[in-house]
Amino acid sequence: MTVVEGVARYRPAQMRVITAALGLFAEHGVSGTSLQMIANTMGVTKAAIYYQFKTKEEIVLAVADLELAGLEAAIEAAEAEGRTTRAREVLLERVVDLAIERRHMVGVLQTDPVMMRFLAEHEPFVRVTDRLFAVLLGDAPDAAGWVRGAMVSGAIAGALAHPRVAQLDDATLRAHLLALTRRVVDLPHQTDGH
Amino acid sequence: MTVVEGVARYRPAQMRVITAALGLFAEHGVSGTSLQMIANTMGVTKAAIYYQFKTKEEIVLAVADLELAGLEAAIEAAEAEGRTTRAREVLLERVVDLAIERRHMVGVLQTDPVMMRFLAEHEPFVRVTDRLFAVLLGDAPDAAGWVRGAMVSGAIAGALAHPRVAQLDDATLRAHLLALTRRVVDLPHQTDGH
DNA sequence: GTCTATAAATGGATAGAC
DNA sequence: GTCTATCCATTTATAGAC
Repeated sequence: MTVVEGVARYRPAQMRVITAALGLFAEHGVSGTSLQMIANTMGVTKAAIYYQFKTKEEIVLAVADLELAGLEAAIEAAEAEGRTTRAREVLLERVVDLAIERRHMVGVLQTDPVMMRFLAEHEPFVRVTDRLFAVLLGDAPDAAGWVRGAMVSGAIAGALAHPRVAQLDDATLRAHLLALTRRVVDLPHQTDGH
Repeated sequence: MTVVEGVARYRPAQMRVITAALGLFAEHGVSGTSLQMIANTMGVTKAAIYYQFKTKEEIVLAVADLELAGLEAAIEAAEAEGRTTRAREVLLERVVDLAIERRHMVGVLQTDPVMMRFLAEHEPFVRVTDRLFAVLLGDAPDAAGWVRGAMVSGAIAGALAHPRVAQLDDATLRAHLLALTRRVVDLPHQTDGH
């Protein structure tokens, strides 16, 4: 299930555009990426891209949609545990795993000004964030809660964006990331189940 | 003392460009900000800006330079305390204060892809980050140290970028930000001196 | 220091052939 | 689904008047 209602799946040709766009967005930002750059990366012309997406905005939407789909799955897995400490542990682990899986791409969602606008202005995206925070912090987060949540997501993105951290292997990074985010959200230290 | 060697100070007319650019960079990103937009904000023409800076890149450089000047001052204040726990407390407090002072602008440095490149590629900027991390984590940070440092800076930037956190007043935000970053860098809880 | 005017390139987007 | 060709707006940047 995707975030945007009515849009069930993307065609293969569209997926190729989305993949190319995601990589370029991560490197140059949304505004810094032209359709020409995407076309060159794919080895096609601009017009071929316009056959898949009517506007550049639609490409940005699709990229955000696909990126958040992973987050949604993590939230649903956590919600299946109810509103327990275990649910928060599951969520944190899956979010960290997701971030590591992506690594160099994670920044796109939370570091690009254009993406930030998208996530803030389109209701479906806001709902995902709210659900995530609800599991992590309880149903009606107070000021401290919002700061906590925002810091956790920022911390993960910030860590992965740092060049020195980029050199660490997945397992090491995962362990440190989990240990430190647990501190912020008040989860007890523990050796994880992997 | 500024970050870039040989560049001592900016002329008043240059400062007006830098101020206008900073605001627009924060809102639209560097790539999303054109010289025309800067000129409109200032109420002048593009040519007037080119009289102050030869290229757009020079404007980006100046903005980064000025933003990091504040960080440098914080680092120097902390270094005056030696490599003590007290030094790390001073640094964390001043960095948080600096972030809150800026609030909506903080993102520019750490969230914009173009800015990130600048900070990573220009040696003077890298040196500032390294000095900051050295005070916060010790002279030769290990893997865990780098993750810690990157998470702290990401957490601060992430928190300030979040719309729900943006509504909090300075004092509340400062308290939460300090309390949670202290957890990450292993500083004891304490009521601060303000 | 700021203006008008303009050059040269690139951006998003469309029409129509294959 | 992809191509060539084209339109129009906007971009960075410069020249030269005031």
